[in-house]
Amino acid sequence: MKIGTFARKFGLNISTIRFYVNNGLLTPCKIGGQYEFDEESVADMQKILRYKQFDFTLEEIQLLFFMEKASRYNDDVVLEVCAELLRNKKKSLMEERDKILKSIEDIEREIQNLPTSAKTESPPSGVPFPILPHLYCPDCHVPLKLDSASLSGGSIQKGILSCDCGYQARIEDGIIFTPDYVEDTPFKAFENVESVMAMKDQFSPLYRKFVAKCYSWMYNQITEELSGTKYFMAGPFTFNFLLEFIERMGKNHLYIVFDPSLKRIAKFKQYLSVWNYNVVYIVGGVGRLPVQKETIDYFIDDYSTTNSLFTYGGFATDKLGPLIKPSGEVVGIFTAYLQAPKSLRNFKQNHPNFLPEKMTLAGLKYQWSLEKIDSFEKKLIGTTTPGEIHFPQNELGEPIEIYGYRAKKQC
Amino acid sequence: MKIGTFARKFGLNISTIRFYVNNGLLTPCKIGGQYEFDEESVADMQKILRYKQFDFTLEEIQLLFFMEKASRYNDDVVLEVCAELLRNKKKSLMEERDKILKSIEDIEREIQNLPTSAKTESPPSGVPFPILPHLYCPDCHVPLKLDSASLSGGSIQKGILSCDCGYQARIEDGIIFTPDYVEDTPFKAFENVESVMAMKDQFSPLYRKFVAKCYSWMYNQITEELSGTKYFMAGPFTFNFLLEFIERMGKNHLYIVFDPSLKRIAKFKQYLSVWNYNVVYIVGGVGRLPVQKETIDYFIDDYSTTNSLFTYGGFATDKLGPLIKPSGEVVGIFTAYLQAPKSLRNFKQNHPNFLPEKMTLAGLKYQWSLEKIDSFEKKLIGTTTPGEIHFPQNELGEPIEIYGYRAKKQC
DNA sequence: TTGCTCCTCACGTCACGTGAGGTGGC
DNA sequence: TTGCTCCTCACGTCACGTGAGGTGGC
Repeated sequence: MKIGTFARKFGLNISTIRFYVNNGLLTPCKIGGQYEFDEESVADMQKILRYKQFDFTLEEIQLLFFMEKASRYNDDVVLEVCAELLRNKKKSLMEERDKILKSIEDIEREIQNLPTSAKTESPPSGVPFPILPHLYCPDCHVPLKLDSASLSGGSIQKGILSCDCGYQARIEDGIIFTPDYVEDTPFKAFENVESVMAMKDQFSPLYRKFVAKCYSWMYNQITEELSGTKYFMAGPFTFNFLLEFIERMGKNHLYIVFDPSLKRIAKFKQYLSVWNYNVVYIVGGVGRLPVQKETIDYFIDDYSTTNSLFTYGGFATDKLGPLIKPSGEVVGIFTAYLQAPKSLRNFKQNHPNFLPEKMTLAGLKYQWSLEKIDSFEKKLIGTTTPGEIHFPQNELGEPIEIYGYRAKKQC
Repeated sequence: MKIGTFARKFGLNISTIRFYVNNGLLTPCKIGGQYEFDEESVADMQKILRYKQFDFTLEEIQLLFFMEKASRYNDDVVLEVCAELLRNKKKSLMEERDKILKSIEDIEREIQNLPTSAKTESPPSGVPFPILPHLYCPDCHVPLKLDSASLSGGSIQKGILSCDCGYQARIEDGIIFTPDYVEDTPFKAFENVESVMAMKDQFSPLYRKFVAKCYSWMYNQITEELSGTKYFMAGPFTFNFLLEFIERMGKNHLYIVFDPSLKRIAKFKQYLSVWNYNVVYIVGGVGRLPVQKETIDYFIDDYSTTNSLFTYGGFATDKLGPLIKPSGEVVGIFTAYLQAPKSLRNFKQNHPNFLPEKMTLAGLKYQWSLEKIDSFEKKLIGTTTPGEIHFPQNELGEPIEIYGYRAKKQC
């Protein structure tokens, strides 16, 4: 019978059969350039499957075959070697069994110990006091006044922030609501975009690996010279870096996070609420953030540039730059599509405002430099393989480079 | 702590730790170009080991870490995904357990069913009749006379073969003893050289694979045009090809095997004795085989050339050629040391008569052509990798080519 | 003619291990 | 100064799976 029939007979892939032939485990004859499998091959295949079931490697199976066929067990030396092989394999199977039995016990306990449902009632964390002197009118650049405030647990739960010009923001459930906030996220690239689960379905393992490596690089860039109390800012869209690393950065810093969407800010607050870090949650657009100029020590561009470019056709360096202190820094992640022009164009279908030509690291460097944020450094974290698709828009065969970058504001 | 200390703490290889770091499972910081592992890394490593025990892939562990660190289980979506992952893993662990339990049962039965010792008393197979008219004096080239013969089971067990010139050979236990036989093998490259086990200790897996592939190729060359009753000859030194393939070649052929050493011929007879093929066993040197000229249809050079070159500094094409019929063929295996000059020279230490310059396929082709055996074809079966050592004499870094070859005697 | 199967060869996968070639601290 | 540890980068392992590019029979 031919290779296809033979493979189907055993429910195996043709390439598996071919592999066994190439390694001398099966010895079909060749008729007209095609393999022909006979009853002997069937018997050999059955033996292979039995030995594989015993966890023999193909190399060991080949040795067994050789001894069996050449000596027909008619030699005490050969018999002893075979018996020894089988006894050893039995021993390791039994060890494997014991390990698995223990693992099953352990995993059962692990399942039992999982919380049955999230503790959604978060402790009442509010706007921490130290940010108060830095809450400024985005138009007049003067401090905002706070009225009708409720305080609990050492922070502000509720209140009205206002300026004489008429600008008004309110604090509710410890979140600052600016006038231009929205309920839901405008950028629906993923389902479940508010949960960290967005990563699971959409990002490929390789891409996740690169992101993890980049985060690690970013963390090292930041902590190189970290001392005292610093002001961190992150947003919009993604806060995974902070979620993963805030515990190691410590509680004495102040973290300001913002996003246009209430849903996402609320989810982020929920995640972080287990501990009480000094976090200022602002829901609103990047254009009119009520934050004083030259407040921020570190702006963390956790994929924000990339997402903003896709959604708005640009990144608000002109709005964010002024908020950064002299000597303050920007640290971020950037996906370069220089070698992936088709993928870039595909994004236009979902994001009509998107301008592919702006999607370059050089462009971002230039934008930051307009805000006197330069000494630009980049580090190539990795390049996705051409078969990789981490967004549905990505074109097959186009590799995408993942960069870490940092830049510093002039003194 | 540094990477070495960290690895030793968990009994792991440094490269494993580095692998986890590169894949974002561990996130040590970097101080002066060196990784620094803290308590968090220790905790992460413990989690990795626990998840690995549950048979999670590193990719799944990375996902679990990500979800755990980013959400702190404070999200029902995340919790459900984690629980699902654990439940699925438990299920596959239980399936694995069942498979192993069954395998242990099966392997126990397999061990029980192994013959406890080889059935050394072989059925009394003797010299088959059809060879009688072809047993000739090697000096005078006339038929030998048979006297004092004992016959049983349709073949000759015992007798005296003689020529008027004084040449004499005897048949005992179904083996033809020529005057120049020796008790033991002169070529002690391996321990256990009489058993097929010689392969086990000395040949590397890759080399065994190539030999198996070459045998398969040789078998296909032979069976391409096999019909009627043919005379096969093989020897000296190695008969593994016949041991493996004789069952498939069939019982209607006649097989003549020879070797200088009684030990090896007796062992070979023992292996084959389970069935009764028409095999003529001759113990004696290749120089004066009592076989009529132009008798052999196929001479199988199963490593005989290579071994003879090492042992005697040459191969007896001039003695074997005449025994082959017009249109008869030679099919064989040859290891080419063209790219391995140092290895070749090393063989001189054990084999002082060895002439490295003769060890070429071109040389063999030329030798056969002197006997009018040409239409030489060769097939490269494979090349050992430079790290491969299948003989202790082989030099590290030198690749050795394994060829199948065939040639045909002119009509 | 078309569709199907077949062929070889190269390369990817997974969780590391090994080895080359080189740097930096005690 | 020496020995030790550390670094990066490339390549090997095992049992296949996948895909390119091409041939051959029904």
